[in-house]
Amino acid sequence: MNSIKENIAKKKIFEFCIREFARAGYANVSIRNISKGAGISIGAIYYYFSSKEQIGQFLYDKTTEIILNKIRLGIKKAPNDKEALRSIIYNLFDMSEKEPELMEFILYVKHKEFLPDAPPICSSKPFEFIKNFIKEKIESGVFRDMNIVIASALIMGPIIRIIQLRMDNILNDDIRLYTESLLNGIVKSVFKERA
Amino acid sequence: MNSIKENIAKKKIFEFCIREFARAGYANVSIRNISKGAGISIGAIYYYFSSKEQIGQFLYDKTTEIILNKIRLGIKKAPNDKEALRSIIYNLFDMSEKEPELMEFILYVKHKEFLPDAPPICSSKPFEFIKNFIKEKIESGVFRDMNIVIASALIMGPIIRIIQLRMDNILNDDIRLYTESLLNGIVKSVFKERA
DNA sequence: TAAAATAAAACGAGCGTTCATTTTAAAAAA
DNA sequence: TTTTTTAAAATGAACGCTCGTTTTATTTTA
Repeated sequence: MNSIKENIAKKKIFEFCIREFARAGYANVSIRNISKGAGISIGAIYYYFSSKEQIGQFLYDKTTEIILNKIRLGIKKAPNDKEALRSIIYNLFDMSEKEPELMEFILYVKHKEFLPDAPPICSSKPFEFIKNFIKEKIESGVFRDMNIVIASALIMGPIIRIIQLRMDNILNDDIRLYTESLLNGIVKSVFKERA
Repeated sequence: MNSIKENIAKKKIFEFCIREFARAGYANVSIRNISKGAGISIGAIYYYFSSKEQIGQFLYDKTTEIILNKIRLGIKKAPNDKEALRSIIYNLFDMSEKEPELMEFILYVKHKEFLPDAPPICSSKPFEFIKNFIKEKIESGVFRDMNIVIASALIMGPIIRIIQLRMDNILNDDIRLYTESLLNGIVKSVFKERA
């Protein structure tokens, strides 16, 4: 239903806001900043969005959808459990390298600031999807029998940590190179030990 | 050198700001909010602090110092390596339960917002201290030979993840109860395997 | 020509900070 | 002891500015 112009305008706003919200925080990016940075007039912004909050909502919906799709596809294609785990790690690292603003937006921005009723990010669709994957692996005996929250923390904790270190410029290498060794550590911590 | 009154005022401001900065974010807490919430007049606030930023600096210094001291003491007292690791986990969980605002302030608040030159939180004193502990354990052969960043992520990632899940009210139990099972998982991922 | 899109100006509220002033409490002078 | 003086502490109205949003007017598009 959206016109071409509308899509272009929204895309410009998306790209600018993802970057700036991640960098400076939602509260420190004004409508005037957005107007200037995205090259869309204030009037046009309010023509497409009813409020600043709604821009945040729009960004949140788009980013979680993009991430969910990538994770889902990776797991679906994986030939076995270890490869599924590898695909989760690799895809998250890959997105962090290719679209760092997007990952930063998801992991760093306080969504509660503009989405009072949004679930915490760890309960957003992509993270819930991964949680279900983990739950299934525990129930089917692939992972050791443990509290699902513990398993989830042992798997997602290190992945997110690496991404954050990368975003804080503590790590200067391409983190996709760490996939294998991180996978090794995680496998040891959650997979059933070999007989 | 500080007078008693000054210490009382600063303590009130500390307690209110830790809570509110963690809850609403630095930018969304105004000096008027602080004045009202802490029961200190605007003038008095500026009598003790030269700017709002300086309040942030004050909170940052205090909180990192408190955490560092607790972590350092825990490791010092531990009789062996596994117990040292347990003390790190337990102390962080313990602080999360006893002083959640403090942990939330350290883990959630975007310090760059008011401390443009502060290192990212993972490079703050307490985290650097833990990193050195890990480095030493790799060099002395207690942990498997691996990149220190990977080891650090495998250890701190799950701990921080659990704390965040607790703060987001995903976990309703006292997370100190998870110390043992999380320690088990982490030990498997970083300690040298038994011969 | 009607509808969609843009631009700029205007609005009131709230921001961080300043400052002239008052209150408080202790030291000095009587 | 009582009075005067002094400096620290505390006050809140006011300043200049930016905020999110609305209104108004004009241009572009279909």
